[in-house]
Amino acid sequence: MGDLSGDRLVEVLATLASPHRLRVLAALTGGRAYVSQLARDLGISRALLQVHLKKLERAGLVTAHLELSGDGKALKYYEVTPFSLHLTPDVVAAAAATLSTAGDGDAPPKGTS
Amino acid sequence: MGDLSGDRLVEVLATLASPHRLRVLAALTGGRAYVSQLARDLGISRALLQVHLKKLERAGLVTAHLELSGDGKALKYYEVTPFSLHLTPDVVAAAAATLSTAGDGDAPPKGTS
DNA sequence: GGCTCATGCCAACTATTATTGGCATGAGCC
DNA sequence: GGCTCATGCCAATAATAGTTGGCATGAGCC
Repeated sequence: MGDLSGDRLVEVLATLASPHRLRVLAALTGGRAYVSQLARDLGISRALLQVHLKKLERAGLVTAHLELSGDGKALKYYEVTPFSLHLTPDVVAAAAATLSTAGDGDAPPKGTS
Repeated sequence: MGDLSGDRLVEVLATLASPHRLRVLAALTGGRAYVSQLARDLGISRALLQVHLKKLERAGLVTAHLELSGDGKALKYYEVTPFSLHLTPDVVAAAAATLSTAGDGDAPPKGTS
């Protein structure tokens, strides 16, 4: 995960740039947990937590999997995906070169499609 | 710049999480430039560029200084501030622990005020 | 003086994101 | 059956961030 495409970098950074998500990540770093549990733990609503978890998941920073508790309840456990991102001006410059976002008139040919 | 406070981390990440700013940073990594020049270079309006430059500057990712051109014009040159940020779950967790953002009921005592 | 180029800034609008509350479902437990 | 607990999702409303256009200033150049 040394360097990713500009678009992906933006996604990951945008995902990490949030106090709530940072806390969620921190909580999960201390051990996995299921949604309701985590919500109580962090003192936020489940609806809110779920949105943030989804964003974290989409960015690939956490993963989820269902698990049945002893009494048959379906619990959705989340855990952190190990990652290592080294940001430096050069890395950023390299990533920027692969940005696909419109805005400056040059839309790089996308090899993946 | 190994690890910064949660608040600062969020600020830096939020600042980097933008295609425009990534491009600005990339452009500056290739060499310093003054505002109007850079705007033409990137194909965006000065007003827009200035907003982004300000944000980058506030986050400490770039620095600016006035300089007089040969014909007396005051040009504001910007250049990238070298930085190195290594992001990992642990770093994030540590940063999250220092977050001051309200939201979960605990507002850490702020020494500065 | 009138033209160009550079900076700075604001007011207004649009687009995105964040957050809340409520509602529906499925499954044990009393 | 009625209660609790867990998930999932949506519609509506804040709250922010992004963008545009225009206007004002100061300084060379013709």
